[in-house]
Amino acid sequence: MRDWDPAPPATPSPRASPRRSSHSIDVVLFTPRGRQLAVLCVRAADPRAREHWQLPSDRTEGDESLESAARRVVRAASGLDPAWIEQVGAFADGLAHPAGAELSVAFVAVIPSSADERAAGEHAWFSVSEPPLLPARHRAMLEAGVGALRTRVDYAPIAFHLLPPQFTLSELQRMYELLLGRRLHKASFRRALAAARLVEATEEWRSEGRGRPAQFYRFAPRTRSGARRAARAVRFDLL
Amino acid sequence: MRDWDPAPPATPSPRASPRRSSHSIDVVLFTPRGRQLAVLCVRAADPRAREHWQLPSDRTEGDESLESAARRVVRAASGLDPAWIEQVGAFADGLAHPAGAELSVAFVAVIPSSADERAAGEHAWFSVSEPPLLPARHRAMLEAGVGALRTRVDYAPIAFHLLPPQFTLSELQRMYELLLGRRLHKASFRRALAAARLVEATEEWRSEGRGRPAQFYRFAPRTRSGARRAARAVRFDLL
DNA sequence: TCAATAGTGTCTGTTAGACATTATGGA
DNA sequence: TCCATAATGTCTAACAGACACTATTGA
Repeated sequence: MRDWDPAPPATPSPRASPRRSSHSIDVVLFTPRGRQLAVLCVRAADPRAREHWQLPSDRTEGDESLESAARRVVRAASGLDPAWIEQVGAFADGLAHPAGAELSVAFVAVIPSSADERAAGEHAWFSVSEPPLLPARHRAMLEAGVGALRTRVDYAPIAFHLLPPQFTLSELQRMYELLLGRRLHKASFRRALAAARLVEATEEWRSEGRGRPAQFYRFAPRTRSGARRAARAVRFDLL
Repeated sequence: MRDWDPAPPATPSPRASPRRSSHSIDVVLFTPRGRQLAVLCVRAADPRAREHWQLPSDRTEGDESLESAARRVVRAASGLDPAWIEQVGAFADGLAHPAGAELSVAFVAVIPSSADERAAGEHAWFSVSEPPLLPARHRAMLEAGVGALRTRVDYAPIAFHLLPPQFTLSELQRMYELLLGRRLHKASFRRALAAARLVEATEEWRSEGRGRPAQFYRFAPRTRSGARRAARAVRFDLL
């Protein structure tokens, strides 16, 4: 990954009305693009650095919560509410931040892919495998954001919220593969999905395409009443 | 869990020399005590609230990193370097903080149990299952800290760093059980441990005790050259 | 008929937990 | 002798991945 540290961090522009905090809220915003994850970047304001990019960012205003601010950043940058959002952590440690914030709180969020990607002008989506030149602190956040997303996929219905209300099992599997960055075994995927009782079949079938039609499913998690989930065995996943 | 919100947050006392940040560094510090985890709390300064407690906390100084500051907080509160430490996240969101910090960065850390627990006076260890009256933000941190510790036990040698250089397998298992807060199956624990090649037997045996003597082991992880770790299957652990 | 995709059945190796058994010391 | 703890062997159920096979559409 290439890197870029802005020479003198710009002083935050003074604003008028509501009290603005001294820390920034930065969002690693992902969307599915093809078979890969794409991350949203905004062009650096500095005209000397037209090939330098940043993550969307702002400050909290008034007594707004951290997550509210992060949702606002997502809406401002993409026009959409996040399908899922979660805090990654606080970043400081001498890694330069473009807006000069002493400390930044990073969030990771996802939105479904949309035709209106606002990719014109100052916003652009980059493949996570080939990110653009970013400030040091944003590089760290991107890496942590991918990791946080992938560890959360098993515990939050992120893939389901990225799909339309009806989807085929192949579409669901492709979404999981895209989020996790690796291929999954078809039979195992469907076995585990059936055991988890998370989806139910609809009466509709996909009409298009040239293979066998696929049945549509919808996300309909069964609240497993009483059935205690078995505790997992210890793993020794050091090194 | 009981709660306590300090009525008017005390204004941070002005200090002289190094630049102090506007955010606090708070540490959820655990130690093994008996078969349970204990968390270190300090007595609230306010004399009206002698039964109110807080988590150890400070501000970063100069250009000190977040983790350096957290390690300093651990040393100041316990006299020991943490055996393991990791950031939990940023907390704000209107939950009152005792030192009036707008934003707090929480860390979770562990130290081995020691005779000198500094438990006299203003410091005390509390069982995690029966924590004292804490400010709202510290209650949230304690809950998140326990969760973060338990999810990290499988991926970092936390248990090993809490034990002396030589330990029996039963001691190791009891440490894992204490950290995870649940019982483990003995045969499965040893099978998985042997497969992970993390420990090696010494020639020494425990002399005390009234049962069969146990062999001592030491932490000696074999760097698994080449042996690619199998990717885990997807879990559908929602709800 | 062929290519492409959907969906399923069977087999096998691995693993986790239950259970039982042996081993070895102290009271 | 009895008890407590250590250590290990065997069995079974669950599971994950490999593989092959059937099913159904459009070109």
